[in-house]
Amino acid sequence: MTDIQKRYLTAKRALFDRYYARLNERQREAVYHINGPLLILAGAGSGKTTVLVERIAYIIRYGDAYRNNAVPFDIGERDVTALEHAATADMSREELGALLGQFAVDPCPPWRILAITFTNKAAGEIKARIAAAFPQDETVSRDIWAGTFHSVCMRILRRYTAEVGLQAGFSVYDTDDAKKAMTAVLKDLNIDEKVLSAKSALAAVSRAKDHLIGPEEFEMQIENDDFGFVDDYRKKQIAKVYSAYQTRLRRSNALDFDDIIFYATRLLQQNEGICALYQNQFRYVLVDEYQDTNYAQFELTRILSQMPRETYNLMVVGDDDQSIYKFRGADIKIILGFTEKIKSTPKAEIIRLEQNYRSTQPILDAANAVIAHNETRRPKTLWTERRGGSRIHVLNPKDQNEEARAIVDIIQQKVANGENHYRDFAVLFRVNAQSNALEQGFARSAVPYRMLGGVRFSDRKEIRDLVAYLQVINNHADRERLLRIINEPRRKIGDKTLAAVAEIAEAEHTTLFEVMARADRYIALARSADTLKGFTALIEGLSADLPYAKLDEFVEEVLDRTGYRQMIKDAGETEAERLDNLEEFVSNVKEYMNGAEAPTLTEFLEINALVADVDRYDDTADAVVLMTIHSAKGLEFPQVFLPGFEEGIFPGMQTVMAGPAELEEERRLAYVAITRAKDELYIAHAASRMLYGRTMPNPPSRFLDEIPPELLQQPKTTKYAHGETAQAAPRRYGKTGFSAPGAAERITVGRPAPAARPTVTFAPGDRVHHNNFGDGLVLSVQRMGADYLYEIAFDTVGTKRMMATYAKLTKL
DNA sequence: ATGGGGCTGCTTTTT
DNA sequence: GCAGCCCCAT
Repeated sequence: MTDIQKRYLTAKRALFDRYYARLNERQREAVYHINGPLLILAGAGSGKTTVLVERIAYIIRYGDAYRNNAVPFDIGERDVTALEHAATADMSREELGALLGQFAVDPCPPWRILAITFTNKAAGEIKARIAAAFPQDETVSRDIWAGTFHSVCMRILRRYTAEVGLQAGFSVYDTDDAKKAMTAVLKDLNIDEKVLSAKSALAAVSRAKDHLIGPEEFEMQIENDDFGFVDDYRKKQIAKVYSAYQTRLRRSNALDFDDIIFYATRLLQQNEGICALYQNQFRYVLVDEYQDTNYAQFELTRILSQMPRETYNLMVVGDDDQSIYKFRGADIKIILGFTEKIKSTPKAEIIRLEQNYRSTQPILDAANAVIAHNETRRPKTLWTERRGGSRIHVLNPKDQNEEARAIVDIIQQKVANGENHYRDFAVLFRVNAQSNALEQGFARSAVPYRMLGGVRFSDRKEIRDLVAYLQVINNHADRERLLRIINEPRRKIGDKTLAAVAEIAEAEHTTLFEVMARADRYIALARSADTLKGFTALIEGLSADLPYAKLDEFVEEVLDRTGYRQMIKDAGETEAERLDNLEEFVSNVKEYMNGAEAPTLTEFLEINALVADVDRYDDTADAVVLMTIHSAKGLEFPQVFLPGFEEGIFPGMQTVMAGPAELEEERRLAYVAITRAKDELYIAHAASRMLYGRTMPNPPSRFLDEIPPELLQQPKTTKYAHGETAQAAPRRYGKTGFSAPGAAERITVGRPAPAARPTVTFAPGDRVHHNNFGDGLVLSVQRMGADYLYEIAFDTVGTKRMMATYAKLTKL
């Protein structure tokens, strides 16, 4: 290579580095590395999504520009000098980006890029950020294949429905439908639920599908104990159940969630022609949250990303330390074994993103220290350029109620002092059962809060019923949904009749609906033939009208003609909310119609099945948020509380019993919890706690012990002897149940406690002065225990609420 | 068919 | 502690 050529390449790379100056070196490396398999180990808060999006944009704009060593044959001294000058020239980012266009090598059209995520939210975010990166061309984000594993597989299955043995308009069963089907299967096979529960049978079936093992293979592989089945008899039972369950679903022209991945992957494995079609289409495959994948998903992405000559353009990004979904099938070995499992030329490479853009160093040190106790991981150490940051506050309340009070108090003080907004705070707990005490604590205070993870809209009975009607109209074979609505409202079709129908359907290998439609031909159904035929005629009538109606009007029609709306109206005033929910559903239908090119019932139902609730976390509302640690994954908050850091809760009793691998998963959960915090972290462990109706004296969590003491701001307390707490300051409780400053004092030991200044009481209408906020008008005064809460409208900074003890106020 | 009483069991969640 | 489920009585 000549000198000029070398200078050309150096100048080109310098220009790219300048264009991507906002990224750190590791991140840039990840963007430039586009050919061959790549594993990006992205620590918490390391800018993972940014890299994913920038890399996609880079592939579309520049192809393999950076790493390619090609030099134009006619390059001259003058060209190189011009490039070298450009690296320091005054240029906007857009100008620079356009200049880089000349280096493009095989830029890739968007429709040849596949980006897979786990949630619709994540897929939506990628699309939105791609759209923002190409403001002049909205086709880019439209054409990219960005979706969840399930939506991508559905796209394949929709196209090759017959090839996997389904008919158009097939149903997708959610967990609830699947459980109903499984319960029925167990009953059919005369298996006692106590011997084999529907829950564990479903879990076993789900694990089998995760490993791409169908019912036939399952039966054959029965000796291979890979799933931890205790005994052979149980395995044989499960084999029978699996097969019967699968048959039941097929006859319903239905799939469960696992089937979506299973059937799509199988199709690609077994049908070379179809497989080649997709392989030729996709030049680059990207997978997010790779630590949450299972074997089937690994295989799916491996196949789709395979290029000619044993090359894989597959980038996966994830963090083995944040693998917390083993219980739903995720297998940490997939990310840990990625480089060995993908045999490719060039070989798989690993890039680590360890610079954290979220937390203070003490928080990262604590997280690093805890996770370092795990054996099964790829070592990483998070660091930040952020300087300073306070130590981790440890709270040691007496019980779960005092824990809630302490948290509420701290939040109130910080907001009153103007240090934070309510929305800055998150309370993250291990188990939902903890939420009761916490919620009560918040409900009794003036602190606005939101609980995440209640009953979801789509889980409401009336919504499920309406969807079931629509499903049966769309797919008459759907047995689970048919059974759900056949007697809702009451149609006098009882269990005995249905059992007779089911028996005939079984004998004739047909569907319940078919048998019911021809009920008059069967002696066994003679008495109820009219009712049964009345029902099928109702459904068929609606189906016939479907092509001629607008979808939203059709749904209204369904509500009226089935008598469902009337049934709820008859139920009276108390059911008004359910009517509202049905209307809400209709407006969801309208919303879908607005966004769809050619709206159909089938497509609507499919989206409805695959999309849970629309963005349940709204971070604009100014309220403290309460949720499980699991649901907080991927989120961040300036102030984080972690209540229940106790043995028996976190790690939970069952986890400790289950073994070392489970304990490591629990530790990863602790790591996720700690790394949610940006500025301050509060860890609480109550001396005793009532959970599930039992009061337990819990020692502090081993995870707390794993944090070096110098990172902690401990309350003045010694070791616990069976839950006996050495309390520091005496507590006083106000009438409203607040522990005014008492609880907070314990967490500020080590720092001088806020001086108890004489409280001057002000009345609404008084003009006051505050050191930070200037002058203002007192709007209201509210007694809070031994203290007062002022609401003050400041002339310059707006209205603030503050506790009298902490507000440095003087009367004007 | 419906509702009340007693019993169990019970991390974590998205698709 | 409580929700959800089964069973039995009406």
